[in-house]
Amino acid sequence: VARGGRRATITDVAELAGVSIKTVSRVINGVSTVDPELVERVRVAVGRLNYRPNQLASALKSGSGTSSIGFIGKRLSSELETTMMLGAETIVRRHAAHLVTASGSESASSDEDIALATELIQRRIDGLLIVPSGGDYAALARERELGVPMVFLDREPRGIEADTVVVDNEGGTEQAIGHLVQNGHERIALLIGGAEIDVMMRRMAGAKRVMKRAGILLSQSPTLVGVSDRMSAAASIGQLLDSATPPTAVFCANSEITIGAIEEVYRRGAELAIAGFDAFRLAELMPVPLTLVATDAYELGRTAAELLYRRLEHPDRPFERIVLPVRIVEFPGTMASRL
Amino acid sequence: VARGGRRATITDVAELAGVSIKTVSRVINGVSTVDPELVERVRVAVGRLNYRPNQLASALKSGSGTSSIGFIGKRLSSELETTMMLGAETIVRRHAAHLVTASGSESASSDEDIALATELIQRRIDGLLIVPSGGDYAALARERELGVPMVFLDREPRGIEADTVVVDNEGGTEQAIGHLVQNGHERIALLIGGAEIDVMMRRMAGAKRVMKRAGILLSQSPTLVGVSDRMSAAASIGQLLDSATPPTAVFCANSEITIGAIEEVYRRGAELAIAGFDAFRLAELMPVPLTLVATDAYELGRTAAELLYRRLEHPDRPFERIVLPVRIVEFPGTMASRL
DNA sequence: TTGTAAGCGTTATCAT
DNA sequence: ATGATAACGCTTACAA
Repeated sequence: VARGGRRATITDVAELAGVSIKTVSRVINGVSTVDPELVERVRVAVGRLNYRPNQLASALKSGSGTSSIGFIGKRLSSELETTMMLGAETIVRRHAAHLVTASGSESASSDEDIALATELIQRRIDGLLIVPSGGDYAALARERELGVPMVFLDREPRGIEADTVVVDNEGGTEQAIGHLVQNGHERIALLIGGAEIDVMMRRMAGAKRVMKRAGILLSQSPTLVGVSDRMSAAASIGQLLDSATPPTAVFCANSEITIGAIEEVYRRGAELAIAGFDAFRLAELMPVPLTLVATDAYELGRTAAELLYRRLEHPDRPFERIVLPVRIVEFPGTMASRL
Repeated sequence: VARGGRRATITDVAELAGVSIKTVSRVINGVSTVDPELVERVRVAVGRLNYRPNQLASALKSGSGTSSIGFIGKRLSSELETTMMLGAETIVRRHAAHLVTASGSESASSDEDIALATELIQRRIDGLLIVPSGGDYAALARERELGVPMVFLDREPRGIEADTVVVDNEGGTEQAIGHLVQNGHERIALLIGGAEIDVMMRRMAGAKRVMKRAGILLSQSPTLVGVSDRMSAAASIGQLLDSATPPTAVFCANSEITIGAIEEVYRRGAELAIAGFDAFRLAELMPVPLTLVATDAYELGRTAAELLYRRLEHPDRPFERIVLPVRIVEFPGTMASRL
């Protein structure tokens, strides 16, 4: 069929079909002005040789783009980020393109992201979706000028004005805290993640704003920043509960923290209302009551990809910043309902 | 910097640096036999033009491969599959390559997978990782002969002998069921997913084998095949519990089914021991006791990618079928421990 | 050590 | 409607 395990080229097909390579090219690309008989001969040759057009050569010559979008993410925030990726992929596939992934390490910095972006740019991806880290992204502005559109997801990048899709961090937090306040809580602890992450700071700001407005004494409501994971969250909850005037409620700035809190509260059988940012799978089956800010990560990914394609078509439109709404969900907890 | 928003080419760099394109090429590829001064001139030119070598052209000319691996998956089995993908990505990145994703629809068939494979082959990916569906994959044998190595993950492909990495479906199931038997259960219902999925059949076979061996009457132990999701699993559990001689234990062939079972058992406060294939996040906080067969999806992805690279280096080795071990994990359930 | 010319597999131009 | 030829941006002989 194909000689020497080598892949057939357009020339091989042309020879076998007894036509010129241009005619083969026309058939492949569905140009209608080709004699039906020649079309058939080419079709047969393609089948016999198992010919697969080389998209590298095609993209190189035509400059038509590679039909691929790069996705740069972290890795840690798995559930959320992979969902975003899936959402983006839907749109990308709708445009007959593929997603090329490039996850950095868990502790990714903007430098690492920029290095990944450079790799992807060398592959001539048509655009970039980036979940930014804490650092500076100014370096990417130049790449964008040179024709690589990009959209940032979930977090706001520093050092660059760009298309961005985020969720309503402040609003969601305010609603969640408001809920606690309405239920009469006056000592509300705040468990916040790393200060370098902009959404953490936003959530903290939103929380404090509402608490002040509600006349809650911030001195009575400890704020712990830099809670990194489930275990440290659980430990923090333990400390809070052991303090002289323990809080009656806690707001957890992400789902890892929330889960850590659930563990500790469940373990102790403590009385502590838990509210948290981000819902997660199986939250409805957790033992303790929960008030969660649910974001739609899939929609976030979709929206970002759509925005990217819009940008691809209109390179000169003003930048957009899309804020997706969130909603509050409540779960009674499996233990409460059995009392 | 770059004229007309066009990306600079190697020629632009050569001109600006006052050298030949070959010298630029040498500098870019780190060939050491270049005059340090010229190296510096090239470096400066690269920086000023923001030059990024076109990997398409480079791969086309050198035939060195594209440093990309295609990943073809479903979409539904999100938690597991994305974890496999993450595992594969680790290895792929270690080889300085990227993962190109191509998820089919939830109800993907082998035809759809083959179409996706063709797309990726046209991009000249260096190899393929495939989570196969139920259909026939014979068509891919030809592509493999033409130089596209491939490894199948998690499930066994039909119609093609190939490198495969799976988990110990039979063994895991036997252990889980054995556990139920040891606890005195004699009426054990089996909730199995779609019959077209080979792992489901394997798990069912493993279960029945152990039950027979233990002298359990299969007539007293209903088997439900084709349980598609959480809701239908819950409904099935309901029916079983409402029957004249309800089972005292159930084995769920995947985590979706297990979760459906948990919901229904919890809702009714029923006495029904649950065992299931696949562990899942937060299983330890579920209300009811659980015996789960834990597989390491991340390791599955890693192993498959490693096998793919091994294949890339030794195209003529005999095919391998790697079976990853599983382990049983038990959770008491949050409600039980409070009684 | 450096540069010239050819060619990878396509598509685009322009005759025919 | 079809085909010879150049060109995309790079690497690889082969010279110089």
